[in-house]
Amino acid sequence: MQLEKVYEPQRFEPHWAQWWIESGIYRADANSATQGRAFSLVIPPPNVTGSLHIGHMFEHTMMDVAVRWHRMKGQATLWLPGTDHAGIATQMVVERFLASENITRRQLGRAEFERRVWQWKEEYGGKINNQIRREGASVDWSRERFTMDAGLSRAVRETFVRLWDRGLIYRGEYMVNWCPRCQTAISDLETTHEAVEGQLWHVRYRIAGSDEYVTVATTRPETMLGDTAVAVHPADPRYRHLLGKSVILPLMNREIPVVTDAMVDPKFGTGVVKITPAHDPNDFEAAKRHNLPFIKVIDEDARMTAAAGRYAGLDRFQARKRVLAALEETGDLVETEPYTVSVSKCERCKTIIEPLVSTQWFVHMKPLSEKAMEAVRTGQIRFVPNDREALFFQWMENIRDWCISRQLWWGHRIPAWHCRNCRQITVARETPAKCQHCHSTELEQESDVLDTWFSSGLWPFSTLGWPDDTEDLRAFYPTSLMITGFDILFFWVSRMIMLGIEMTGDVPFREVHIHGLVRDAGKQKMSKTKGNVIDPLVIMDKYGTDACRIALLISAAAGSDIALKEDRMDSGSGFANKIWNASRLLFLNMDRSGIANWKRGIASDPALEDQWIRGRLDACARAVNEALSSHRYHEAGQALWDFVWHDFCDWYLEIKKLRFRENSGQDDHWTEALTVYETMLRLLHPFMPFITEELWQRLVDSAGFEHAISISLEHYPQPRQESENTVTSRQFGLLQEVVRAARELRADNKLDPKATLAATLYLHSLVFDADNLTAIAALSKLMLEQKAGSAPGTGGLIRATPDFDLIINAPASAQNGSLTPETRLRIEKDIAAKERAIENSRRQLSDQTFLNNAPPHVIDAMRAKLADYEAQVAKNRKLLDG
RNA sequence: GGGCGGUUAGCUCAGCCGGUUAGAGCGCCUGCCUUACAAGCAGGAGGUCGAUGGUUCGAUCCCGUCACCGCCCA
Repeated sequence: MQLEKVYEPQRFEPHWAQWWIESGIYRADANSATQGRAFSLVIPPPNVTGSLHIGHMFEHTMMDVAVRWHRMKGQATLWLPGTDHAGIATQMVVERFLASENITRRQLGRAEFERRVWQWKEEYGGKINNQIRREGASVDWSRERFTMDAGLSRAVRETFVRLWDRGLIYRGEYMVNWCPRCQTAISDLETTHEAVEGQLWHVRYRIAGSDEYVTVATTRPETMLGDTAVAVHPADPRYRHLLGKSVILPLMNREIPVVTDAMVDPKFGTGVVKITPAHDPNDFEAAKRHNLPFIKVIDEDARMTAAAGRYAGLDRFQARKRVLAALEETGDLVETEPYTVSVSKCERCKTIIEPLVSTQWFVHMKPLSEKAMEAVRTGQIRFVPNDREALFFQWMENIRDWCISRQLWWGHRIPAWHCRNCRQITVARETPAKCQHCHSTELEQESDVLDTWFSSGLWPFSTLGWPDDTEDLRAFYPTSLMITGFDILFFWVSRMIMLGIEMTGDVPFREVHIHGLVRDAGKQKMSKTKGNVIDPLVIMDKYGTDACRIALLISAAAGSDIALKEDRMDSGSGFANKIWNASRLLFLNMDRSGIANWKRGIASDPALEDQWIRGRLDACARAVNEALSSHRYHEAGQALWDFVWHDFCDWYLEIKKLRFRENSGQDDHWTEALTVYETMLRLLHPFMPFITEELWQRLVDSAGFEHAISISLEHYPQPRQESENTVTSRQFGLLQEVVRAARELRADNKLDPKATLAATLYLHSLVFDADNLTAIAALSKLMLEQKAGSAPGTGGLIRATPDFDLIINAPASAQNGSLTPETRLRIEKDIAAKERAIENSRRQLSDQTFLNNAPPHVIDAMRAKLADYEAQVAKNRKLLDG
């Protein structure tokens, strides 16, 4: 059973990725999901047009660790994959694709365009799924879903109808964020605000029937063409004389009234503001309060309308220039001052939003948000880390109605039909034959589609067959966990909670783990335009998937962002290589010793190192299980790293190597070593599934016991109940101390690293048996003699501790019993450090308040430490003086 | 403007309920190609835990104030 000398993940990762799928071992079994014992989660559906980025990989790795862990603990486990139809993004991608053939979607017509999108999805939409397979994600592909699937589309209609019937959906003319480029309304969340250096223009409006003027300030002069009033604050004494008057709108020569409204901030500009009801959200509200007319001067393409008079047809920014020039000419532009303007942009295409009044569909959010907040408040849903709840509440408390209609062709068409006869609306699950109001058959379906988040908001239950009462839904809903980024907390998590509760009467998931973002080394967001992306596919090729997984996991504590440098992957593959080579050592020696049909178990007479490593393994299993139960993947990974590298490899295998050489035929060493090793592989498996599957499969080939077909179906190691054997750990600790002392002496005094030196170990209480003395000698390259009591002399190459004295007999120490300068230096430093601690402990232990208040174990520990240090310092002083 | 988070080794970050001489990875220095691993091994240097005040027997940790940085919302 030979292992290749070098860890080359490319040799086996693709094989297992494929086998895991073909063998169908990750298909969830709803029948075995007894109440409360199932573990389920749904993948945050990636955009079907998308490709895998490093953030996905980070997220999927955490999910996979959770899923594999629960599966190995014996729970019926479902991880459901799928993709999102991403309305705007997909439509844009396909339109661009068509543009290369000089075709527009309007030329094709709606039905044909939809057919082309589906065609495109079939051809290219599977890309990200293939990439997810690469990650080793143990999802159940038999349950893969797409938000535009028939089943999910039915869930969308059902939801729409129920919300409509409950009065939670309304349609009306409102001001929305209009993206002139995407040609659709978008929700508040889909806009970003940016502070831009702009200007504030002061324009004077003449008061009708007078030669007086008032001055208004605006950042968007082109909208003045659509002004239908100016407003002042009702309590503003400066403008009391204007009440009931009107002003003449420059350029348009339109007489418009002066109104008073509390929304006016007297401190902004001159305290007089222009009201443009059709192009500003605040003015829109004000206009409704004052019954002002709406004049639309900018259209859906962001061009000036006929109502803009001679500016009609101009782009909004050209119009601005022309309006300013004209105002300057008439002398009505009185001042231009620099001003920081907040502009809204379309999140997707960065085009500046044009607020427009149009007929749209909305969801009343208040009633939904109340229930959602209640679920979080009462702990039905827990946030990890907990402080993300504050963000959730902040948004939920200030929630605004959700504009759900989009003027797109790709998406779920709103299940509402307009009657050509009575103009009323019929909302229905199935295409209705007649208007429910006048029974006319002249019906036409609403042309708008729903916001993509409307369907992804149903994802945790629509994917399980809702609205039908399916077996999957009963077995796996509510899902156990949602892992996602804080950037879609509002877009998605909140809406799933609201819609989940409203539709199913239960929360969509019990826990939400909100993770951080993967950023570049300088903490900048990764983006293609900045060119600072780390492509997961490239690094998986280069370092192996396991290496990247473990590197990502140990890069960040729960919830915090990762500043990722590629050298992290190096350390990940270093770790994988370490595991590989430790295995190689074992496998080589198994061959040499002719080990076959080995069994898991405990030796009748275990060696010291065996008892010690079992204690360490136990502690590791405890740490990992505890960390995983509260989503601390970073800590779990760290605990494994430390155990594998610093306990198993650095100490255990170093000693076992010796045993294998000396007792090649003895089975006890093998039983222990292979049992610990096999347990370690299982412990590691959720984190590094490929290498552990590969090594485990090779290992169990020679095993003489029943095992599952995959390590991922074996049991996850749990800590034993009994506590650690303190005698063993003391004895092993002493062994480690002696070895370290010897290495320090050798390094300090620059002794020949190759030479085996004679040395004497004086032990004060504990003694080592022959086997362990041999181990110490081998690890420190000494020819070692063990004696009881203290060292007779005080000079030479000596290390003195309360438990033992070690003297190396080397040429350097032959200088009439005096210490070497290097040894002296180390002893002096040690004394200085310990004396600081001694002083501190003495002060506290002589303080009665401390003795009264501190818990007993703290006092005991401090007393023990003090005694220990005092003994050590006393011995060291004697050495220096001697 | 409102809210949240951060400041710990050269860099990136851990640090539990307040309790040993504050840790890790990477980087750095010294030595070693030791029959699993040079992607390695052994040894080492490096910290007034952002500033200040308070609570406490005891503060990196809890509280107040300030400074700087980042994010979200308006």
